[in-house]
Amino acid sequence: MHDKYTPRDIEQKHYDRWRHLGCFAPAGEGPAYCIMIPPPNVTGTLHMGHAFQDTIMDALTRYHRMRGHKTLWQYGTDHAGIATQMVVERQLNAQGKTRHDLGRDAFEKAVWEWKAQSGGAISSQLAALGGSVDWETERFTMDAELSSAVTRVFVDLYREGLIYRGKRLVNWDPVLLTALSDLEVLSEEENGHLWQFAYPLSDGSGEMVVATTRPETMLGDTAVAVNPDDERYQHLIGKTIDLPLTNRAIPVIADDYVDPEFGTGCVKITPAHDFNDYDIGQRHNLPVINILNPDATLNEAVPSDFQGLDRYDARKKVVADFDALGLLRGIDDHRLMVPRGDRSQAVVEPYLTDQWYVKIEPLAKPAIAAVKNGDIRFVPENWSKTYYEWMHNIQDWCISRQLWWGHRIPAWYDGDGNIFVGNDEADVRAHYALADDITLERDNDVLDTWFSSGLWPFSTLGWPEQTERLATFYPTSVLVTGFDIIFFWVARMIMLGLKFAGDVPFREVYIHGLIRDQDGQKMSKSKGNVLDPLDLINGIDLDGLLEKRLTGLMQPHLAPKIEAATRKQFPDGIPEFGCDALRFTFATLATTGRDIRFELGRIEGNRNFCNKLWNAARFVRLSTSDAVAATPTPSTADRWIRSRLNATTADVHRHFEQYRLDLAAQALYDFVWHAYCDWYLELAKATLNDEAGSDGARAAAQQTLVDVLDAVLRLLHPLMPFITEEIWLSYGPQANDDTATLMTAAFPDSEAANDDPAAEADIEWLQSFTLGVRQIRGEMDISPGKPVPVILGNTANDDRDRLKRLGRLLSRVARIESIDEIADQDLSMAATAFVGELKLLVPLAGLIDIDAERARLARQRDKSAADLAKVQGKLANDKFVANAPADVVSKERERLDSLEKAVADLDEQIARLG
RNA sequence: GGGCGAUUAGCUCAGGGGUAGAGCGCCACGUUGACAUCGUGGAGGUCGGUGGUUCGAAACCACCAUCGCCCACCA
Repeated sequence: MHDKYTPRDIEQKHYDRWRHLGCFAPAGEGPAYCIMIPPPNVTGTLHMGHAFQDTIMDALTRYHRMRGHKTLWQYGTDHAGIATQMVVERQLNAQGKTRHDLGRDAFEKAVWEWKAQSGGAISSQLAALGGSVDWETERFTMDAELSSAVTRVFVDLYREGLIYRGKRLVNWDPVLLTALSDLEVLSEEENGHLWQFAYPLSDGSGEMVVATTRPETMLGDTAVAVNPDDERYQHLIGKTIDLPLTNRAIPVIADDYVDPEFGTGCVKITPAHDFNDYDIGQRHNLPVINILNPDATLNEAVPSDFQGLDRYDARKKVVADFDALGLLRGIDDHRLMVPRGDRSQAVVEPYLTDQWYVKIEPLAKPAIAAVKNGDIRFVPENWSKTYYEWMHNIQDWCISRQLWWGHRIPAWYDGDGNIFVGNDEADVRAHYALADDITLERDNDVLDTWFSSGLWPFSTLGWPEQTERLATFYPTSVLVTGFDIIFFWVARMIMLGLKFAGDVPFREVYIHGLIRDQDGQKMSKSKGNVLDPLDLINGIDLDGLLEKRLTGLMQPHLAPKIEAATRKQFPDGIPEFGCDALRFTFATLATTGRDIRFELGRIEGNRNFCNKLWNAARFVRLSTSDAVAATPTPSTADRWIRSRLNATTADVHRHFEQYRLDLAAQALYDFVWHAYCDWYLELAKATLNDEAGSDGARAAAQQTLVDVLDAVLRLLHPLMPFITEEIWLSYGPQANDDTATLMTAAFPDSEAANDDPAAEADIEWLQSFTLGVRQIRGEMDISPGKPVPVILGNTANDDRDRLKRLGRLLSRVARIESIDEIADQDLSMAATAFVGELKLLVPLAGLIDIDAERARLARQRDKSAADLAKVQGKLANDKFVANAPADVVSKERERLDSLEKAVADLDEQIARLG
């Protein structure tokens, strides 16, 4: 061990060694424990959210591995259809090419090449984070085995009637030129207008005024609807209007959907370009006139002077034409929800196309039941409500995408458009008994990425083969993920897992919060507030950080603002904190809330904690290098720290089982810093350096120092794998064992035999005594090194007994010169402190600042008096005495006693000071 | 419109029917042989508001306020 804690010297070497030793593969003899990594985008990099999530998964994995479970953290990546295709297309665009220049096969090849080139980034980042995934069984959603699982599921669902192809309105992205599922469309309120158009009645008897936010769609109107009960329009139902700008007459129909209160109570109906209108059209057998091309320009179904116009240009022209015709009745500002594609940000069009759908209700029912009956448990529990909310309103899932990158749909068409679904063309021909001379053409579309992600928990384990891995690890133990993909991913895994793997995909779903910046803002490139986990581990100078944040900005005009904010927040860049500090920080942030603010102060504090542990370990090494050869005789302090350790161990187990890594981290931080370092190390020093002490006591202290350190390292290892391994390998038998590693050492269990309430009470007494002396010392400006005499008042037999047993230790720790019970001097010149009722007096004739001491005592007195008043009030209340539990009442009585004495003692002491 | 969550010390957050907590920050003191990435002491809160349940509420319930998130077809 070096004198100084420098994370970069100790981290990566251990990771390489673990890999070399094969520690990441499932090995334990115990029950299986498995976590599936939510597969990151293969061409992406890990951001803070990933690092946070990976830390949680790794901590859980390491915890169970150390407990001897047969533990698998399944790693792999996702092909991420649209996202990846966009990245590669952007690269092509930069070279002045499009994917169409390459053609489908060459484009796919280019994506595979990009994957090979960039796919390693995530792996090395995960390694830098200490992630103990099983590298040997890494999977990719487009691997041959996983792809054949996808095909198998598609074919089975199709043959069971749960997948169908249909012409319907879908969410169409006119930039990416593909259909999207409902989930991939994000609607936001934007400023727009509400136009009022007059539609003349065909019989010349007047006009109907309709309101619309989308004027251009009137070219596809096939009806005007009113509410059947709306008396204003009763007489018009069944008549027709002459649709301006077109040569069409369209009917006036009645439908409950229309709200008579809104606008004029007349609604234009465009079945081809609005989901509601489509439904109304179906109900009334209206024609469906599609007026758009796939890129949202107007097609040949509209008058020639509109053909080829972009939808927004067409909008302007429609409005202008209405105005020219004298049919424009008004333009109002209007807030409306605008649907945009989550990837392209393009305004999505409802568009009539042939797509593939999963009939979802038969799959959703058992998936709802699985959560309801407890087969799957959400943690925290309330997320199950979100899950139910969506599952009860779930719509059929559009799974086809007009992309080139992804799993191609296993459907073939003959010349007549008949559909044949099968594992491959040969399977199709066999299954449908098709003659050899029939030519088949394969569907061009690929599947939604989430279709393959939904199979992840079993496809990675070998399904549909009944492999040993599948039998061992399915259902997996827990899914660790963010609430943002409960619908996208969690729900679909549950549905598909139940359907195809015959059981739930995981027993528990641990939903964690989303990492935000110190101001609660989402971290994003365009906001310029992104932190790279690796920069927190390794540190980065200001220039490097600026370069990262400012290059490749989509909106370069934001650069000056981002630069200024970055310079202000990180004037000296980011210092090196190390992986362990980052992980420990993530653990402390893993609370039950939904948003998590990441502040540099937290990680700095935890880096200091690493340093503390490091130095404590150095101290242990130094003080145990010369082993005292004697039979250990454990002291009260030894028994105390073991008892505290035992309680901490139990806490850590409980917190891990309940996914409260924040509490586990806090319990360990508190024990290591405030019990072990602050107190036990000081007590041990007193014992080891006490020339009058026994060898047995020294041997016991040495033993305890090492034993507790050893346990602490094990307990901390799941959260801080590197520093614990480094320290652990530096002493004891494992130091000389080339194959030893803390990774597979046993995680401590708490044992009732180690509980020692008597020792805890003794040391608590010693601590209060010491605290009292320190308070006096601190307030009276007495130098910490100067031993002080202490005179006792109100001494009880317990105190005398403890003084006899612990007095020597106490004197050394608290630097007390002498302890006397008899006051044979003038105590008015003394500072006072209380240990319960025991009164400590430090005579300080000539040294004491009377005013300061009086003020200090008065503060204490006031506080005690206030507490006393409360307790008196309680005990004076008959109902309290009658109804409160007996132990609460007696506790209050005891408190009353001691507070009364404390106030009296303080009054007396204040009086004595004059 | 429906659903969910938050409101506790200057900041970031734990906690939870019976004495209000941590980290960071702040003030004072300190070169005590593990650690100044430290030590010792200290200041700082009527736990968003109102009402209810209870012997007792910061905690449980209702309502309100403020903030945030998710879902939803009002032209």
